[in-house]
Amino acid sequence: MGETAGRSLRADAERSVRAILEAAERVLAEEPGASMEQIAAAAGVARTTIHRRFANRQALIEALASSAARRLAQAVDDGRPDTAPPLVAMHRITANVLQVKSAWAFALELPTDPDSEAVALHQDIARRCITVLKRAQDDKLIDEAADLDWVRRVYYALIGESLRGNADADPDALATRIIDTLLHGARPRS
Amino acid sequence: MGETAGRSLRADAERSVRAILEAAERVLAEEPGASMEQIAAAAGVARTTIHRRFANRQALIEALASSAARRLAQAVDDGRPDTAPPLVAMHRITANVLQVKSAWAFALELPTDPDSEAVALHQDIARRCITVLKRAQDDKLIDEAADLDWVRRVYYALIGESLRGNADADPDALATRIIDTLLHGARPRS
DNA sequence: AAGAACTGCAACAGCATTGATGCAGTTCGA
DNA sequence: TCGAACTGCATCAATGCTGTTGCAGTTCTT
Repeated sequence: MGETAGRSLRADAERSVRAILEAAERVLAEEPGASMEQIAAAAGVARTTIHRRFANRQALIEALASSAARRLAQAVDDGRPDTAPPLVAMHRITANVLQVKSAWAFALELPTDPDSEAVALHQDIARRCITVLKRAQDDKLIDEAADLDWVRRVYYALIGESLRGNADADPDALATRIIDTLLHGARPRS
Repeated sequence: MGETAGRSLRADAERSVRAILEAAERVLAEEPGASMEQIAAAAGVARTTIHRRFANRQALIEALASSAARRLAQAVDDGRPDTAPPLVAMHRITANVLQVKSAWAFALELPTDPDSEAVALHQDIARRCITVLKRAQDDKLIDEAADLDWVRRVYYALIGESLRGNADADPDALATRIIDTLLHGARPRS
C-alpha cells in the first residue's frame, strides 16, 4: 500500500528505504523506464517491499527527488554561503555540490510537480546561490551590470557539464575550473 | 514490419515518415515513455503505419536521432565554419544551432548506440566546432593555453542552458549572450 | 521474552503496450 | 488509366508491469 509521510519507521525498515532510494538512483540513471522489479533486485529487496513503502512508482520518484534535493541543500549550506568570503564560499559550495550531483544526478534532474517539496528546495537553493553571487558582485568579482540569474544558470550549466565523463575526478580541481570559467571565460589573460 | 534503410518511398509515404518523426519529437519531449499510439495520434496516422515504417520503437528512436543530427550538421555547415571570420562563424552557427536544437531538443540529447549514424554525425560536428575555436584562438580571441575541448563543452552547455525557458526568444540575441559569456565570463569589463 | 513491525514469497487480476495480419479503400506515379 | 504502393481499421496473441493480498518466518523494540 505504501505511505507518503513516513513517521518513525523501525530501524531495519529505514535501512530498506535508503537501499531502495539508492538503488532507484543507480538503476533509473541508466534506464529511466526500468521496472520496479529491477529496482527491487538492485536494492536487494522484494518488489512487494517497495510497494509497502511507496504507494506508486510516482511516489517513489518524488521521494527520490526530495531526498536528493535535501542532500543538495545541505551541500550548499555546508559552504557557508552567507558568511564565508564569496570566492571561498563559491569554491566550497561547488566542490560539495559536485559530489552530491555525481551521486544523485538522475534524481536531481527529475521534472517534478510544481508544488512538491523538491521544487521548494531547489528554489531555496537558487536563492542562496544568487545571494553568493550578489556578494561576489559587491566585491567587484562580477560585473555590476551582469544579470545574476543568467550567471546562476551558467554556473549550473558548468557544473552539469563538468559531470559528464569526469564523474570521478577531483572535485576541487573541477570546482577551480568551473569558477575560473564562470568569472573569466576563455579570453586571453591580460 | 518496418524498414531500416528507406529507399525511394512514394511521396505520400515520405510525408508520413516526416509527420511521424516530428510527432515523435513533440510527444517524447514531453513524455519520454509515451506509447506508439500517442505518437501515431499526434502524427495524424494509424499506429500500424508507424510499424510499417519502423520495425520497432528502437528503430523509430534511432531514425529520430539520425534525422535530428543531420539537421544539426547542416546548421553548422551553413555558418561556414572553415571560411568565415571566427566571430562571425561562431555567431551564425550559434544562431542556427539554437533554432535546430529548440525544435529537436529531445532527439538531439538521445543516448544512442556508439556505432550509429547519429554519433558519427555528432563527432563530426564536434570536430568542426573545435576547428572554429582553434581559428578564434589563432586570432587571439581565446587564450592560447586554453583547453579547447573544455571550451567546446562549455559552449555546448551554454547553448543548452539558453534553451531552457527561452525556447522562443530571438536566436541572435541569445547567440550574442552565449558568445559573450563564453569569451568573457562574468567578470567586470576592463 | 512478548508483541509489534517488518520481510520474502507466491499467487492473483487487471491493464497497457507491442507487433503482426488480412482486407478494403485511396492515392500516387509512369 | 492501370497497377502498385500506401493507408486505416479491426482484430489477434503474447508479453510484461502494476498493485494487492495472505501467510509464514524473521527482526526489532521495550
